[in-house]
Amino acid sequence: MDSIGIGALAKRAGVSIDTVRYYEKSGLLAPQARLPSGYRRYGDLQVARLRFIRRAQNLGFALKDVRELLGLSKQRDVARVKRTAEKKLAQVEQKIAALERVRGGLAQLVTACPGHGPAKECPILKALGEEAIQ
Amino acid sequence: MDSIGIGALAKRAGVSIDTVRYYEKSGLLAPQARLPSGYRRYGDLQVARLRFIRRAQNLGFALKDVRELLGLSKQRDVARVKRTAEKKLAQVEQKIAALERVRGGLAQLVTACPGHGPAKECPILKALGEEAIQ
DNA sequence: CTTGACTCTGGAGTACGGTCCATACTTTAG
DNA sequence: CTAAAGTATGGACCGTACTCCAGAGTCAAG
Repeated sequence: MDSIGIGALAKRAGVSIDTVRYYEKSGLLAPQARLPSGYRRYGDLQVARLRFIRRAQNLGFALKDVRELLGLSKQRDVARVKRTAEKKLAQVEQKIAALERVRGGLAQLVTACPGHGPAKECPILKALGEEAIQ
Repeated sequence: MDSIGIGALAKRAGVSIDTVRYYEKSGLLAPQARLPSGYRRYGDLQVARLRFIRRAQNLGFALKDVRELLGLSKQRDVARVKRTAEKKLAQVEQKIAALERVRGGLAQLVTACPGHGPAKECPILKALGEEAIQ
């Protein structure tokens, strides 16, 4: 058999066993099969899927977003798949734009701050304390 | 008296009264004083501090980071304030870079997908079925 | 067969950042 | 003075994403 148990799966994806079970409960990752004893068995597809989940999460997708992304592969309607992907792309772009604004504010402050001297001259504290960022 | 109540404070900072009390409980914002009745009174300093908290939060600082920043500003430790901001900036930049990779992958898929035809020829489904999305 | 490692289930607990509620008291406008 | 608006407290509850636990059953090696 080329199937593995929950412990091995967890190890291969770098998550905890509890997390795997939590994902299953959340409808993200079902085992390939169960032994008569109830033990979960997983195959390569599940390993890939679990890694996909983790990567998406690391990129800032909430689990419900991940569920949606994964749902794409189940849809037969190609047009709808494309629309969903486009929506997700738009969301990603929005997220990038928001983070770029944040970066701009932070970068400005960091370059303006000498890193020493009296606090009243620190532009970071000034900006936060008064009204500058944006 | 140039002091205001919790409702006015909340309004001036654009948060809810509950949030103000939550921040107080979290050690972020104490009232200037209390009336004999127990009513909280706030001054300009508290308004500024509350706005500081909100702006820092908008820049991606968690409340515990904000607590740290406020502590640093009290200590007038400008060097550490700058380092904290730099660390946060680096985190933001990493996140942007990762999202840009995702955007690239998604954009490629969206433009390659005809939006019709058999599911097995949809590059989006292909990519998800395998493991292309970075 | 025994032992130790592994896994099962259901449920509780955690951390974050609030939000809402009941009940009671205070302040303010008219 | 009265009524409406504001505020107090303590505690429950929310969603997200886990994390831990008890008690019981299962599997794999020697």
